[in-house]
Amino acid sequence: MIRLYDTNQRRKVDFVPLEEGKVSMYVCGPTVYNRIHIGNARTFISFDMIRRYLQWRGFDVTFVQNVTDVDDKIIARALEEGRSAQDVAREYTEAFIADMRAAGVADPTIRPKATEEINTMIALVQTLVERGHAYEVEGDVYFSVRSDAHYGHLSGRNVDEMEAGHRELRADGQGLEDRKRDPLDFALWKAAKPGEPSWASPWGEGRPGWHIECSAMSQKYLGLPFDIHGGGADLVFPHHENECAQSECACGGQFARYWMHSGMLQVNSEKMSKSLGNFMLLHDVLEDARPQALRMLMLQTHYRSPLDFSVARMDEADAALSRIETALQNMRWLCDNSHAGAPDTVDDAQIRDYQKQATEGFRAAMDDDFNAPAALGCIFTLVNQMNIATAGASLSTADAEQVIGAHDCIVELLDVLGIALEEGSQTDYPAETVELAARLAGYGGSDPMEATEALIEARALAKAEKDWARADTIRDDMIALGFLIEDTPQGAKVTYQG
RNA sequence: GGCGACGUGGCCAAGUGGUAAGGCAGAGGCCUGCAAAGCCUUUACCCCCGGUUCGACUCCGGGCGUCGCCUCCA
Repeated sequence: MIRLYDTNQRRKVDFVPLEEGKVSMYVCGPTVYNRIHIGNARTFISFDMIRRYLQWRGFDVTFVQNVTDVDDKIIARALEEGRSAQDVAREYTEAFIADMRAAGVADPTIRPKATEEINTMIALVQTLVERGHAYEVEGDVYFSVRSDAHYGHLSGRNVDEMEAGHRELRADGQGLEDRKRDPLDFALWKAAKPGEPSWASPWGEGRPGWHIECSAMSQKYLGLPFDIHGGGADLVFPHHENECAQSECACGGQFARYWMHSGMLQVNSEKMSKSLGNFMLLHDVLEDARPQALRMLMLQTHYRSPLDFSVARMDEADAALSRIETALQNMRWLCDNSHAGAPDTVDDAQIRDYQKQATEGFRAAMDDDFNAPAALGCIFTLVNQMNIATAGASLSTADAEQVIGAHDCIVELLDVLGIALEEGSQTDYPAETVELAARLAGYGGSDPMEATEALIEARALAKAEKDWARADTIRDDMIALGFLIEDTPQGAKVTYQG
């Protein structure tokens, strides 16, 4: 049984999908007025991890994530840059998709764009007007917060106290739109201003409010109710509260069955956000760091906790990842060099047991509200156990089968978390190897694979003759080409990393 | 001011009413021609003060501190 923390109920609850074996989830996407920053990325990576885990547990997951491509900020940016809002939106929508893929986030099942769902939104607003939950004023349509008895439940707010807060604002002269009947009301539809993108509606030319977009798109593609609604914790209020109010008032039933929210990413213990100006773009971060390391960093902290980002921590995460990769390489090398006659040096039953413990621990951790840090702990424990079990071992064919099983187990579990490791290739040696072998080992052929063998042999010979200088020269030159060389009691272990 | 979250070893971070996973970094050791990798050892009065309990880091109350939301925000 999977348990998850439901924001609405404010506690961990058993997760029981509406339809057995299937999960429908919706995660609010970005407003595309800039490239996304790593704070945005954290949320998307968190829900990608959750989605992958649900799939691994056998659920058929329908994952919908919108793109908000019509919004005040997009219009503002377009004005600033003297181009159309559509142009700005198009550019950053493409950038968003590219950034997500670069970060190893799987494409959603459906990625609707707000501008392509206007009719659905208009219909939803109309329903709200008909049901007495919304009203029109001079081309604007507002949601009547007071008409929803449940308003405030999701975010734990009391409508009367909120009202008091707003009155203070008014006293400070910060201005409330007088057209609203109640200061708490929010826009469902905004009348067009000159030069802004707009669509025809029963209330005249205009564009949708932010909150109605998600209500419309989630309902259209998932139906109501659907299982999980996710997003960053900063969306709980007002965005999700409003979405929930609109959708439930319009349909008279339940909207999302579970609400999940990811913790904020911080820099120097402060929230990273576009408005604070302390953000780092995902695109830029991935210039200097590999996506797997970023993922490792993100998953080392529980998805609901705040996470302080720094370059130093990226490096630490990369080092942690390398520990796993090295172990996997070692296992592969041992297996590649296994042979039927080798003495039995590893305890097969024990390795099976390690693997079983890791898998079960991983599952238990992830079942408990997607505790990726604990799940990673299980993987590291298996890595350590395998390092010990295979230290100095030479494997028989039967041993190799067990070791490769553990190897594949680690790769699989990491993949569930969205950390895809590239297998180091033993065959795609660079062409320069031939040149190097000709120079250092007298190799006369043109096959990089043979050249590599020649180099390894030449170095082994040099070592046997205790010609350390020559051995080191060969080693260093090979390392310069991208080889990883490790001397073991069984001989030199060479892997190519590119 | 209102609501909420958090405070665990040098750094990061899980976790449990019965004395605490894992990662990174440091120190020492083993292995090694060197190097790399690995292994072993090593550092926790679990923010402070009360209370409940046979027993709390884990539950309750208070304090201090940090952070988030209350306005656009993943």
